[in-house]
Amino acid sequence: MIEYSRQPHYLVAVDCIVFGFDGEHLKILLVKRGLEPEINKWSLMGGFVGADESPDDAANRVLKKMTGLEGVYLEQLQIYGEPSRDPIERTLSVGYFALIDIHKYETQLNDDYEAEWFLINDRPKLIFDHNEMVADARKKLRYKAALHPILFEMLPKQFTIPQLHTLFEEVNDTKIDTRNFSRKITSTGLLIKLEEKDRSGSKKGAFYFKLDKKKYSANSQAFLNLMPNLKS
Amino acid sequence: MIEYSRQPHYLVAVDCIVFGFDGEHLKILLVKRGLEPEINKWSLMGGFVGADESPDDAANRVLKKMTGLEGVYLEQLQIYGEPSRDPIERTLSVGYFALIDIHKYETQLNDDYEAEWFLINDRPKLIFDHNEMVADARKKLRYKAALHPILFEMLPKQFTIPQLHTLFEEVNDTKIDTRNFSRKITSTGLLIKLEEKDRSGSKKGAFYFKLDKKKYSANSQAFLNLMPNLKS
DNA sequence: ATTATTAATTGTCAAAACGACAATTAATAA
DNA sequence: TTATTAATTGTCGTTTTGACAATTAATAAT
Repeated sequence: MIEYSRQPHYLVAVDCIVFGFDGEHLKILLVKRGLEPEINKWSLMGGFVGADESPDDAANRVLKKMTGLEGVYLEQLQIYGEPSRDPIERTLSVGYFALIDIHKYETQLNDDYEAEWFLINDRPKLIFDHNEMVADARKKLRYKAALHPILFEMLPKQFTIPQLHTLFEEVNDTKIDTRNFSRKITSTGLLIKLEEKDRSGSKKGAFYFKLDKKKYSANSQAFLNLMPNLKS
Repeated sequence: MIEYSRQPHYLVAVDCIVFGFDGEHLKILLVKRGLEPEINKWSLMGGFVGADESPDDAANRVLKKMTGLEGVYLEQLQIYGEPSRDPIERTLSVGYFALIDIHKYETQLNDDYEAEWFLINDRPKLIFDHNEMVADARKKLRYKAALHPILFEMLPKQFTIPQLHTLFEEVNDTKIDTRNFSRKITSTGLLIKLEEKDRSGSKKGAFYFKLDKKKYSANSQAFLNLMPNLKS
């Protein structure tokens, strides 16, 4: 029987940075940790990778359990593996960032897991290296969103240009000219204008758009240059 | 004493996809595996993550041992963690891709570890999921190189525009117009033209350039649009 | 009924970047 | 002196960009 002699074994976990958008601000979903150490402190939602699942499987399982959502946009961030990152026992964690439509989130789960949405810029300190993970995830979200149309994942099926505009401004933490933004985003050919208007935000109302799913899947890997000043 | 009760533990390894450029073609460095199973089959260079090191540390250690090089450009690719990816025992592997100047590589190490450079397009089948890793690494290299000036890591300190041009064509597996390429690459402001010429490749000779290290470190995180047709 | 108000939408223009394309130059070989 | 080879430089029409403000559609106020 072949075996790998005397190599150390470690725990492997996943931690998810869950981003959402409430129409005004970028938010992340945090939970109160349910086990020692650091019990009852705020942390990312995570869990150990089980014997019969991949890290991707584990991340999806954790998300399903804590948000009620399946088929969420999920992307591997990186592995966090400093020997001392977990004080109890060496644990490597695979970081994931997830984009979800905050309105699909099942609020009753808030109570089950003591989960809560926080403004990205006004969140509590987190345990271990989770603060670093959030910073990394935010950076990667920005990077990716500048080139690929992924922010739609945080919006309802129908959305308006002003909503999209605000979301881009939030993610990039900067002001974007409405006229130039509108021109760029429509020139991608990814949007389909609908008849209906959203009248909740203003007197005039803003037209709803939806994604052209065909073009979306075809373009999701293409470069799009969705942000100004990328070349500075 | 707090502990995480009865969670499964796994082996954690690193595997490095090492890219090099010989002046004409993109190559990867492979080794003959030294342990069972699949002993003597070609594989990526890798090793287990030791108790006192992070995966990044482990990757650097492996690279140092097998190439003689330190301070190599190294970037985390992703984690490979399918439960069945290693037939002997569950092992998660962190993939890294490395860019090295093939001329700095210490050839005597070829014999020590039965390592060998292969043309990227003419390489042997590898063990486990290493073929998938190479494909992923190549994709990421292409992606990254289109936006960031990282390919310089594979060239000597002094290099010529035609060399750079060939390298870009190899990485992207496409022909690039010399005039447009030259314009773009010089307009980045990252290159400093030297007095000397490389006369090995032609009668006329090609001027050597070197990197402006200040601008390089300032720009290494910026977007640069180094490839044509990014927006198709 | 008219006007004021508010936010969404659309438009202009000059500068820069782009891609397609070919001529010129510097060196050696014939 | 000419031929050859590869490096280098240049043109032009089109598209994209960023900076900027006017118009439109609806409701609220007078």
